[in-house]
Amino acid sequence: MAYEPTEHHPAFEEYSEAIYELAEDGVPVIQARISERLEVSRPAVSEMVRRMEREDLVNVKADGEITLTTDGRELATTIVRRHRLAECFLTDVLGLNWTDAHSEAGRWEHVISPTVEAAMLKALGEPQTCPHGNPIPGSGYTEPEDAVVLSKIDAGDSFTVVRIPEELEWEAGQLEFLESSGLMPGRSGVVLSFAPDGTATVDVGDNPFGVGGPTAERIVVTPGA
Amino acid sequence: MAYEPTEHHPAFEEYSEAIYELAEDGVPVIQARISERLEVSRPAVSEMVRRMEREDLVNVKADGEITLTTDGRELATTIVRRHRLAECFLTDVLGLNWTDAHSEAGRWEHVISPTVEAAMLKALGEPQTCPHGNPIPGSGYTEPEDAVVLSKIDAGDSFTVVRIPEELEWEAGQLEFLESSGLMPGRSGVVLSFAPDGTATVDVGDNPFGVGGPTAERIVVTPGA
DNA sequence: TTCATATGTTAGGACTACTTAACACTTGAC
DNA sequence: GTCAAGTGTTAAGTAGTCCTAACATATGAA
Repeated sequence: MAYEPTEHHPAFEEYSEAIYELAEDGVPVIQARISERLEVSRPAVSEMVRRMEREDLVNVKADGEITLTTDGRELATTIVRRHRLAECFLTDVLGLNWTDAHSEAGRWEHVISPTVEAAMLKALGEPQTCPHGNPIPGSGYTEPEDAVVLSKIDAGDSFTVVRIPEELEWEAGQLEFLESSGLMPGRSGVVLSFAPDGTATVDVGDNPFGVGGPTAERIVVTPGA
Repeated sequence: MAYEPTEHHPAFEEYSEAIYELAEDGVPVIQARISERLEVSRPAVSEMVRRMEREDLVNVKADGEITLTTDGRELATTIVRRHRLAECFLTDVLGLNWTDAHSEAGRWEHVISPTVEAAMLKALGEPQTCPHGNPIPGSGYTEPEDAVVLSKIDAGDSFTVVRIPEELEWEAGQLEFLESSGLMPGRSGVVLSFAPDGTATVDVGDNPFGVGGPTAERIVVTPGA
């Protein structure tokens, strides 16, 4: 019972998170990108950005780029941390698949308290990344220095998956495909070939399969097995 | 991310739950009681009841008594089930205390999906009651036939705690007091005496302590150790 | 240069869920 | 019988978050 309101409105949490993750994915943080990722209209974003600016959660540069303030970043990292921790928890403790865990975590991130967060962290043995390899803010994780995107690996060379960026988690069916294909953090494989359109054919143990160009440009790997 | 709206508005979930629990506690289900339990104004309840009636979730009798329709009861039992399951999970798996678990569960109940519900049920070994002894709807639990309220036990007789009704969980400090006193489901004790104002003095193992009249009239026990 | 595309804003509106103020009705105590 | 207490409703207003339609501006391609 007792619908306890969060300190910051749920929408502020959602927008802060989107801003944080767009930046993390290397996507220019402008209203149009937020509008796409959150699937809301541009006027809605325009209004929310104005309100978040008033609440000192974001700054808008002259060229329209949106950056998080100290307060905004704190909110964003809290939500992202809870999201990724929840994903770990849902897959490791409750046995959910990637797809379900991702969509569940999108709601859990707004209801997890500091107490539960601490308990989950302990229960999971302080994980440093979510199941898709994305860093849990505050865990002290640093990405391998030689990390590159899959499309940068030469045909014939082997690679080890580092992470599936948040941007891809958002695409319908993508997580399901990657999980069932076995293209998950820690797994190694070989790039067999590249098609002219950028599609990579990779082998991670079972049958070789194709990974579309845009996807291959986003999946982060390290060279070598 | 992806703020997925629930099938029924959160407020409908909250009100259905309140109606279900008021009835469970034997409190007359009228707007004034809902207003008190949810801590919202009477006009707010008036409006929500009208909307829920329109959506065929509740019926209002001529004397003002509110009853759940089939749809309403389904919604209510789903939320209550998730709430109590979450309480089990939070105490048993994450080690939270009663008080924290109760308030957390008040938010969790709105974000738990059928998939997670099933996973939790399995992980917990299909519990039949929440940590406070209240039945998890659908678990097939039936209260012992000789269950009575604590105030009905004669001074000098022993008793075993069956459950702490939802009504008491709502009172500030009550859960903390009961948990730290050891007055929890399954525990046995003896009623040492009753004061004229109904206050019971009980002993459940450690130091004897007093339980206020209104509280003693609500805690459900069975006679005997 | 002109036009299409991308981007952001304004205006107006909708819906949910709440508030307070004011009023009407019922009922039991005296 | 009257009055207070309890209960429910109406009215008006607010805050949060979204929408569409329409418009303004920038930018890059033909």
